[in-house]
Amino acid sequence: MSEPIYARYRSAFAQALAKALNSPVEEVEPQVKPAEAAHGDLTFATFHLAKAQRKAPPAIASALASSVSVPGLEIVPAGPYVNARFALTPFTAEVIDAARAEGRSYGSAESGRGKTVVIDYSSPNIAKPIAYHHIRSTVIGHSLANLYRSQGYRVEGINYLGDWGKQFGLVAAGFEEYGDPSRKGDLAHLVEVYIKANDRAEREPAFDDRARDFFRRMEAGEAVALSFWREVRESSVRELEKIYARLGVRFEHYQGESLYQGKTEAVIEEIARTVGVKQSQGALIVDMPYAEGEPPVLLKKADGSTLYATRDLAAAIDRHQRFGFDRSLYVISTDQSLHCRQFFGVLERMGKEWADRLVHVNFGRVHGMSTRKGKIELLNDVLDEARNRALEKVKENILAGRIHTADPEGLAEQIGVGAIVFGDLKNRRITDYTFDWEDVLSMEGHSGPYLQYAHARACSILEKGRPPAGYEAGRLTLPEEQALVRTVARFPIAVREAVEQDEPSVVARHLLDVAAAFSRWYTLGNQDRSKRVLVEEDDSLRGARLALTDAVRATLASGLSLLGVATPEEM
RNA sequence: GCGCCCGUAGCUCAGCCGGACAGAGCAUCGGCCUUCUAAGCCGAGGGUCACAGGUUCGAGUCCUGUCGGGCGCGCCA
Repeated sequence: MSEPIYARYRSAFAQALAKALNSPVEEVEPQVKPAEAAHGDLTFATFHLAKAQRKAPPAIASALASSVSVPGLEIVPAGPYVNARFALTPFTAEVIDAARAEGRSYGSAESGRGKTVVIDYSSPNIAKPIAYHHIRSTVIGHSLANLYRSQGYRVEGINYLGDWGKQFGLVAAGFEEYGDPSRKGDLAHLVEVYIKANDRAEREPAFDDRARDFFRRMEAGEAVALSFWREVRESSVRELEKIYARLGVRFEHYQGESLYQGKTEAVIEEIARTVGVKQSQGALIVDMPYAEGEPPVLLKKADGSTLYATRDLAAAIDRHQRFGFDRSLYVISTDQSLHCRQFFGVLERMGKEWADRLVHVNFGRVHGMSTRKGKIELLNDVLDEARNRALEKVKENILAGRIHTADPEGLAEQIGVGAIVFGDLKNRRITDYTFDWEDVLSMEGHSGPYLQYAHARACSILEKGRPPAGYEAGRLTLPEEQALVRTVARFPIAVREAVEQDEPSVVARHLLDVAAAFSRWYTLGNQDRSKRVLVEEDDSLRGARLALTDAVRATLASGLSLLGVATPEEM
């Protein structure tokens, strides 16, 4: 909750340097950087001072090092650098105590206290299946919601369902041709129908017109059309909720595009008043482009029905009125960058001073999937396969007597889903990837199960020995122990960066470092019993190691929770 | 054609606001179950950081151009 230990030392070092240099700390602080492990923990390069001081960098560094002193830091010059290393004490105890005190919320902060963030995520088009690639917006948005919440923000997560638009016309027209009336509530069947209808509409303009007309009738409020829409929407939402339950995702709001039917007229009128609108080729467009050389924003089709840009504008205005957000995130695929720039731009031209609080949190595409062509993997199927694979290993471990769970299926679900979720979050958002079964189901190396396993091992050790009330952190002198303490210390920094960049992968990557450092450490005990956590005949050492193990458990549990990955205690 | 994004080991990707020798996982090869659970650990090989200029004391990182790839560019969302 307080400032991260790591950041505290960094800023103390920066202040001492600033004082010695007689420069403002704001200038020095950005120059203090994390050092490579071999050189220490923090480093300050002196090259840029050489010209002003008319001295060689190494001379500056060594003079500086001898005039700077910070309690808890060992400061030494190394060529042109001034390096600082955290002393064994009190640093080790400070880090371990902080992690243990905060437990599963280690890394939380107050920077968002009193602020509100709206996060639009998942937001699938319904009447289409929830396919594997919908995982991206869903898990990225979910993790961002957790991350912002951890920094004290009030989070309003919105599932902005694509529940209004021509796709319903396609399903309706398709249903008349290919549908089985007894399966109107069967989403899988509707998907087949959608794919056929879409294919036909591309080849046959008359069929496309039928779809378009059906949507026009929906907007006109025709009872028959709306009743079909309602039925499809409800069965879709039911299916979606099963998936969300598996992923542990809960939205503050389900507010789809349909909510804004009937509210678009007022928005169009406001645009007309502030920016201006005009007819173009029968359609209604924003008069002034939102930017030079870019295409216009369409508000209404020639037949008078609305487009999603219109509804997005209405939704943005509505959200601002209701939540008064400080930030409003749109977790949407990068292929909609233009659309986002456009409707953000229109809001700005309308004079909405809050338009610059809207952020397109874009992410790369999953290749090898197209709903239109029917080449898709359903998310449910992928999760099932992951669970099944995990279950084999769970059964194996039960048979070998390594674990004793009463609920193998539930455990396998946690592991399988964790693999899929983490597999998506470990890469930077913007990265594209091609769907590959082996890849998404991977449970070794840099994977969710790898992290869960490290966490489970920590739990298992702590089951066999409880950390004592007091312990001597100074006993943790192994290089592997010190390396581990440092990764634990940096965790809160990673959380903060993840929020600053709207990038959950920063936390994901850092957790891999924590788990790797922990695995390396506890594996030492395989060969050398004196390096076990539960070392015999040295209560003081064992106590310190247990405390460190507990800090690691807290770090992994916190990080995995922030990512939306389960933290089983054995596996 | 115009706009946005990307181009780092065989494959998938990290690389912070430019700074000390370019890292990890997978795959390959070789070790470690007399293990606090081997979903683990250790070691080896493997890279002109697409290419060419520029800025800088210093560029994988910033700027320009070229090439290659992805996406987008009016009545789908």
